[in-house]
Amino acid sequence: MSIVPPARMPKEQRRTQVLDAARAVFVESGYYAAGMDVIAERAGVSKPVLYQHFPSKLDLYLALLDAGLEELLEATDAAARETTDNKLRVQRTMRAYFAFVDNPDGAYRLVFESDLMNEPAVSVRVEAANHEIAKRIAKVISQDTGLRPDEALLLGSGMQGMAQVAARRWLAHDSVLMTRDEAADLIAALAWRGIRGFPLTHPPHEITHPPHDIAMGASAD
Amino acid sequence: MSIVPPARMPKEQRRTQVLDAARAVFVESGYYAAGMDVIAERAGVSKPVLYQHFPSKLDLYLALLDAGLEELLEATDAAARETTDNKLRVQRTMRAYFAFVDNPDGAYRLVFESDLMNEPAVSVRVEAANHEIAKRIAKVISQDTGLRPDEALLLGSGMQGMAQVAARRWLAHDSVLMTRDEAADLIAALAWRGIRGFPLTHPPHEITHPPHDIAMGASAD
DNA sequence: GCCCAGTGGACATCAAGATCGGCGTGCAGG
DNA sequence: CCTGCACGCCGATCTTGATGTCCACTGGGC
Repeated sequence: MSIVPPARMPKEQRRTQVLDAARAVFVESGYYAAGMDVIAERAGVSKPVLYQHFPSKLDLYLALLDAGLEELLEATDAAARETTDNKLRVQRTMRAYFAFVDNPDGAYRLVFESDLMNEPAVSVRVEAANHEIAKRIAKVISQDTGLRPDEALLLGSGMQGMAQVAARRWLAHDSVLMTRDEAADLIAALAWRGIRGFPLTHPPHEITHPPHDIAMGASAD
Repeated sequence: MSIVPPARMPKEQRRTQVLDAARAVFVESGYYAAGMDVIAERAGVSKPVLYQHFPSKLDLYLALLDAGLEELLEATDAAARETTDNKLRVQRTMRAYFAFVDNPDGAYRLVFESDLMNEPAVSVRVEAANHEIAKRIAKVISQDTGLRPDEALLLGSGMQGMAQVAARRWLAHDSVLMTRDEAADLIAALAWRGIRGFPLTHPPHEITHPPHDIAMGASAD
């Protein structure tokens, strides 16, 4: 009577409960330092039930990672679809990054700070997502500058890195100094100013490169 | 005579040999997947000697990490001291990042892709270094724009992130399409254009913030 | 010729992921 | 209403793999 009876629960609900607990622990400790014991305890279940829902620790982690990546991709995609004004697109994308990092569940840590990047299953997912976003930014850059696709992609990758790092810094250090949107807009302004002024000055010294008929290497999905 | 007699070796040389082997293994596999057995074998010594030079795996890793961070800090510092022209400073700093990543020993992986960020000893070192570099960039930004220190620091952090990610992308994907300096200069141009145009457009909407007499939070060293 | 220092192969220790026998619960049938 | 059954959960356990240490050997110096 005192000990609450194990709380029989519909399978889906139990699963999300496990996922939430696992995310909390992974976010807090990283993959390796997280113990299945701890996850089980936090979820309020016993270890065997974890393995009833997920065949291994890695599978559990991947489920969370996929959810996080999906969330980020969806958010940035929405930001780009909201408008056709490239300046606004950049701004909205930056805001999406900051919002993603600001999500209290901390899922961004699985995406941006995973300690499991050596596991191919993880690195391919993350890199594919980053590449996808870089491609979208590169498209904007291509539209607004005369740069070649590979150059645009490199810049897009850089901007995506800037967004990641700046957002995390803001969350960790500056969230008391400026609002999320202020910070995001600041970065977006930097980014946009960088892109806008490009065609005029873009050969800093000489750029000597034959057209090079390469196919960009990765045509992922 | 056949088996090379254990090769008595001066302590320093033996130590660097161990460090080189350890770096190779850590770079290849990350911290967790790396085994002390493997490191010993690669170094051509036996496990006890590892522990004669480094009391634990973590200490060994930290020694390598410190060396890598030192190298990066030194390179970027040199880049900034080379000139007083801020535009050149940005360019040289970017080149330093790309050169650092391009170093064939792969030490950048310990700095930018460590799977041990959850270990405080690691994270404080890396974050301190990143902060130091961001501060330097922020100083340049402050000189060239009217931004507040915290804003400049956020931008500096973003640029530093951009440098990291772009450099790694170049190494992994684009190093056959453009030279290191071309890629670095491209990123530097983006960065500089972003900074240059700033004071004119920097309030994208309204920026409402009381002066706030905060002390920037981290006055590291 | 003997002693000593440093090396290497083998071993203990331990933590963490992944699994087996009891148990309590709810239900169906008599 | 009572009783037997089936089901899903929990405590305790096993295994594995990696870190960090011990004993025998070899080879040189006095």
